[in-house]
Amino acid sequence: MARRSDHSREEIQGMAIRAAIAILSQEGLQGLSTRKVAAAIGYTVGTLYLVFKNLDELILHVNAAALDELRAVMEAELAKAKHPQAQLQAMAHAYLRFAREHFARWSLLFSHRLPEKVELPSWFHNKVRNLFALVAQPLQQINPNLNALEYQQATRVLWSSVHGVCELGLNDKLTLGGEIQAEDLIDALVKNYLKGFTQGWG
Amino acid sequence: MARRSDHSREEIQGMAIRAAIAILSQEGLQGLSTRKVAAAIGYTVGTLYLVFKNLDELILHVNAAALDELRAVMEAELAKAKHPQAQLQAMAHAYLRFAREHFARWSLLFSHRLPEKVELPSWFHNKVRNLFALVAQPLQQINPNLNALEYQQATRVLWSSVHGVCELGLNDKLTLGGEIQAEDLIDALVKNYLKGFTQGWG
DNA sequence: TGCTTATCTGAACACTGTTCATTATTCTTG
DNA sequence: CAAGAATAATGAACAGTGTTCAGATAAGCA
Repeated sequence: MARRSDHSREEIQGMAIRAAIAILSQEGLQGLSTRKVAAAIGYTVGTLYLVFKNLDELILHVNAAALDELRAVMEAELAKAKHPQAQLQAMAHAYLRFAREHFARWSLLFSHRLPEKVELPSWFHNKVRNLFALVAQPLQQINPNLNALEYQQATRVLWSSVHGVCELGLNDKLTLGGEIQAEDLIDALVKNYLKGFTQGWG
Repeated sequence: MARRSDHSREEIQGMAIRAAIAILSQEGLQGLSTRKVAAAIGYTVGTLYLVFKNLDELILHVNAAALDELRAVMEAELAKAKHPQAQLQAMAHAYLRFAREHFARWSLLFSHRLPEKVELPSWFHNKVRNLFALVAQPLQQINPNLNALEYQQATRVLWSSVHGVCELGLNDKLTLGGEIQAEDLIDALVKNYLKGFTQGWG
């Protein structure tokens, strides 16, 4: 039995989150369970419930970590590319790459739903907003004559589209022949979107 | 105990599928279980496994039914509207409406993944292909100078985008303020997509 | 009628998330 | 230093899950 105060509440939380991520990476969505996470960090289930309200809350933090990584990856692409069009292309491909490489974690980000009438905490929404902000930046450069609401709309449309292609593509729901790959669709999507966007919006 | 041959294998399958749909509609994704489906049709779990290989196979048929309904709804919109642009708008909105009204069933269509190395049957892929075919039709009218591969690509990009907006919008992952609604995003998406598409593709 | 065959059952197994009375350990106070 | 209070961790228990399969039951046939 792990000794009392060997780890603080926060340390155990961090350990559990990292263990859950490892399990997801190795065994996929179905492999994740409270007992496995507990065993992986050398505690029992009971302790997990001392530190998280329930599994949903643990998953929320696992998802938060994914959002943070996603943001780091996309921020790097934003910094690397020079023209706004290239930046958006690079970020979209980075998104697809992340979804591919961390498929279970990326899936969990969207397949996980809180029970009805339990709202996502605002700090989580903020992380999502920060991601969208990265996309809004180049859009603003390309077409500087819109108002805040229009940028918000344009950003969400573009990124939902990118997300949709990743989702259906990686989940084998596109009935793609061998000829077309998700990467090509992302490329075509961003190109076509910007063709329309450049000429105005709304 | 239900008498032998009261229902044929096919009848029991149909009953189970309808029962599962009813449970999904009333109790959501989490409410679905083999025992509940069995009880709802007056049989026990064992019988369900005589008629379906496992729960995955039952869900596959539930999803097939959803695809059929989706197709009927979109086909109706295609017939109603006159211009290809209006047809695509109407179908996109019908898709969002279906997702809203049958949220659990629509979610299951995408959240359900077969175990690794188990492929979706070809009859299922055909149903998906038929859906995409409905979208390809107006695209072909708008821009008749593309080859088959380009239509396939354009169709999948457009509908994945529509799907992505529905997915993120209905799952509360867009951090939308009260001002913007998913319907507005769908509208803007299709409009902007077609603006680019009209001028060529690829 | 008795026998075979197809149908259906439901207990059992190994798992899941979650709770909470017990126990083990540390800290504080006399 | 010893005794008591407070905290930390456990793990058995509960109700649920998907899945299997020996055995019970009913129908068809000789």
